[in-house]
Amino acid sequence: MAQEQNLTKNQSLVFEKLSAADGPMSAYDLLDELREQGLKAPLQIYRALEKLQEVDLVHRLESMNSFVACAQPHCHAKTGLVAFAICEKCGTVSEFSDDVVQSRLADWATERNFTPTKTSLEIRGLCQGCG
Amino acid sequence: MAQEQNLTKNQSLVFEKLSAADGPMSAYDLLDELREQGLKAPLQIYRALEKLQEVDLVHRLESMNSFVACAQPHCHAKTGLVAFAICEKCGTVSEFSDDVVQSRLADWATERNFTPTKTSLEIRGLCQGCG
DNA sequence: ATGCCATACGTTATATCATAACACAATCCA
DNA sequence: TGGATTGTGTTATGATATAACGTATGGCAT
Ligand SMILES: [Zn+2]
Ligand SMILES: [Zn+2]
Ligand SMILES: [Zn+2]
Ligand SMILES: [Zn+2]
Repeated sequence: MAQEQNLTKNQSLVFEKLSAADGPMSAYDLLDELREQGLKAPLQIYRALEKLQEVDLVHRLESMNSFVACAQPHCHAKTGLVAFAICEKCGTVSEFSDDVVQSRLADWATERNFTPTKTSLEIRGLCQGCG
Repeated sequence: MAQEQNLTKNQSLVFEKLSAADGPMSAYDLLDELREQGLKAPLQIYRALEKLQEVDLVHRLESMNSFVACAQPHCHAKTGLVAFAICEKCGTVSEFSDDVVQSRLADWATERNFTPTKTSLEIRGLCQGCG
């Protein structure tokens, strides 16, 4: 919980809005909802998101240009790899990790002298309720 | 090779340009290079790319909004899951697949009644030469 | 052959996502 | 106390992607 304490005003606004949301939001979604709190420009959102991603409170969903609050804060030191299942009908996002997948990918990288910095793993499909 | 035969003119132009490239290209990169062949609008590129992705001749790299020709055409019926390692310095993209990762993700989905339609797995980092 | 359907094409306009560049303020700490 | 770092506010611009419209083509059933 330490990290939340250190957030600046804009970072807190963005993080709280994203945490309260029931699904992913785009940067412009966030901007629209934070105008009444005084935010006016996309950069204010993007800069906050950038910082929030650095401290693993927020993840970017590459396949849909949007962002979610982390579902398991403070566990990323252990997990390293984070995966998402994204329902294309209802928008629900499930965050999970898998040690076997992670070590398998680590092996692939090691064998080829590839130095990973960030991995994104996103499964699009239909969730239980929508399938 | 059957698939290449069936391509329309625009689809062939895009596919050949992408195959000849030594790395990923954005839709607008492609448009710039295909103007002399008569292409004029982004939609012409995007529509060709859409079709090429459907037949697995081209992959979209979600984490960088760009596209690559498939490195192992006609194997995707077997592999299903395709992964990419992307060098952030030199831009080299390595396409690979891994049965263990694939089955592990399939298990995750099965257990949760999640029906996958498309999975993207992209490892950013530094390749052997750039590390 | 005619009518119908599915697919591709061409074009203009617009929507959506993201960053450059600059000036200023707050904070940390040598 | 002064330099470095980080965050902020603002304007402008760049980059990526799709909507909406009309047309053309080819397959194929009547
Ligand atoms: Zn997380
Ligand atoms: Zn759903
Ligand atoms: Zn491929
Ligand atoms: Zn490299």
